[in-house]
Amino acid sequence: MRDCLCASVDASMIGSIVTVCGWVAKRREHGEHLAFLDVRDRSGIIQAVVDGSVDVRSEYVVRVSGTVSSRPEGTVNERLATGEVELSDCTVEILAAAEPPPFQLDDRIDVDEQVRLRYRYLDLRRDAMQRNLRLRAVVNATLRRSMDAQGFCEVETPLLWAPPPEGAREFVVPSRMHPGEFYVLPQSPQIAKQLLMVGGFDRYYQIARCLRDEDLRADRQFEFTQLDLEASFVTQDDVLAFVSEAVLDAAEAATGVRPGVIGSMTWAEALDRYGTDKPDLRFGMVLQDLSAVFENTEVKAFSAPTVKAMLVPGGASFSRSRLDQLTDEAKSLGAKGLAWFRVTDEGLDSPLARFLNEEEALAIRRVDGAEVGDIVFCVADEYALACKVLGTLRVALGSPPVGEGPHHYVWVTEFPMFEGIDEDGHLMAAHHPFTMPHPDDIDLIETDPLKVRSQAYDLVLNGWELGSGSVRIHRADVQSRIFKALGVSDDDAESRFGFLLGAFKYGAPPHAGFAFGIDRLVAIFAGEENIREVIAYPKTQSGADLMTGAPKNITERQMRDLRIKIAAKGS
RNA sequence: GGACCUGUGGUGCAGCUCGGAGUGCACGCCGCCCUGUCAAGGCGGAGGUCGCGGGUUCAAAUCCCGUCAGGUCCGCCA
Repeated sequence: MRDCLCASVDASMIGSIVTVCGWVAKRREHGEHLAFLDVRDRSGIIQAVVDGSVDVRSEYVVRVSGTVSSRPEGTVNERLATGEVELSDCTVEILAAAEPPPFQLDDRIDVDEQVRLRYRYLDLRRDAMQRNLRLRAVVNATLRRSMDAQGFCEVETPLLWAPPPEGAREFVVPSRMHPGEFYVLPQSPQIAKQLLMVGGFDRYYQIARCLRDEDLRADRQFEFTQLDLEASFVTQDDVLAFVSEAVLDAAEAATGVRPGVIGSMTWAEALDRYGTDKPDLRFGMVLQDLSAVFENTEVKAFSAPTVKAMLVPGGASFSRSRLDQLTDEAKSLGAKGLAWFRVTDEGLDSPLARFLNEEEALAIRRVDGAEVGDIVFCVADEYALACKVLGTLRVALGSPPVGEGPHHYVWVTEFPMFEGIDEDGHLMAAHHPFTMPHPDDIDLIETDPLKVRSQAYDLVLNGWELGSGSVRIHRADVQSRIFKALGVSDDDAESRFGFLLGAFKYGAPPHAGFAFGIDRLVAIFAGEENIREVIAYPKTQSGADLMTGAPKNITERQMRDLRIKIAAKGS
């Protein structure tokens, strides 16, 4: 039907007659003797010249044949990739007429997302969406190639899975053949892939759709896609190497530049220096610890176990209302307040300045190489809270837009095994209950569980958590000690994880794995703040699909078949 | 469940503080003119439940209350 893509027409083809197909991007008519058509396909735009008028409008689908010609002198368009040539003396066949689109498909204005999503099929014609989805395809293909090259075997796992006894919120699918019983759509192939290890697939991967019925965010959709992998007879370092290789391959394919080796830091270090477990390393403003200076302070506001400080370059120009606003934000995060010190020619400018003794003032004056014009923020509180509050402010004040700056990957390792206590007074697993404790800490499980580090790790890129993984427990004795710490009885364990534990009785190899979000990775490659921009048909924040109208009612007949009734509201 | 922002011809905006005729701008659309444009140009034209409902007022796009939709975030979520 066509000879080539629009943007592939070039000077080497001058003189030949070619046919292209595409949409009319623009028509410029000059009376009844001359008209220009910009014909657009997935590759780009070529100008077609028609001797006479043509009865086509924007977005008509056309098949255009013409002679490739160099443009007359003075009419070359520098801004167009094909701007030196054109198709002349064209005949135009209309393949499909089109009504004017509800919004303009050029990128001159940002159209409201509601409108874009309602007409997503038109939005997808836009250059930006074409680029994003094609970038995603390149990333997918590269990841597959990389995993294959590393000896991994792609295995697909079910979408219809068994409901876990007390799982997090899952999408539920009613069974017609077993009325009253349900499947769930898996949050991840976690159990399935561990069973593949028992099954002897010692290097598994999959580009897997995961489903979570939780509230949506800029970086979260109900459905998202992960590169999921698991391997047997490997250490944590092996897994980090597999994933690093795949991610660096993808980065190279997407950006043209292969990033350097991905560094790592421990979870404790991330919290101490960046106040978060997903540090954005594109900028400084590293948290400083002034606890020692204020250990015996007279200043009431600083009488706390920990005093953390952070320097904001140029921050002395913050207005009082801006500082009040930041103080409110700190308080909403649980801090008692936010101390600030403007560094000026005359010394520290702050409501608290006159309470500081000489040593304390000097310490603040010298935080992180402070210079005149900077500001120092301090939070005095429990250690974890002080870190978290300043870490949040650090991102709010310093973080560049997602698409800016270098891509800074970092592994965060040695996550704590347990975090906090649930309503029943039991410890909660930080990652999941099959995570292997750090070998040096195994004997702390019973004596000091909150100090136990795990062999769980995250991959972080520019402050976004890309994914996480762990070395799994494959030994029954370690597993039962963890269950005990979590308050999971033998019976509980049997009913909740029975078939997994059962499988492990038949020879479970030591194994470890990882999964990371492809949507987030591609969004960052594409410089997009929102993963909707790299998903063909995303949902809105309220979980609606504006194009199809989902979710919707089903018919009475379907309800009857499934033996489902809708309870009255409030019942 | 909560906080904040947004909603005005097909699209993007201004108008809203301080109430006074659906007022304005750009793009698109329709018609006519135009033989080298490329954000084509010129002339003319059509197109509105100011998200929806209620209230205040002589009078509401504008003020108040509620509600719906979209967004960002908290809670939730690895």
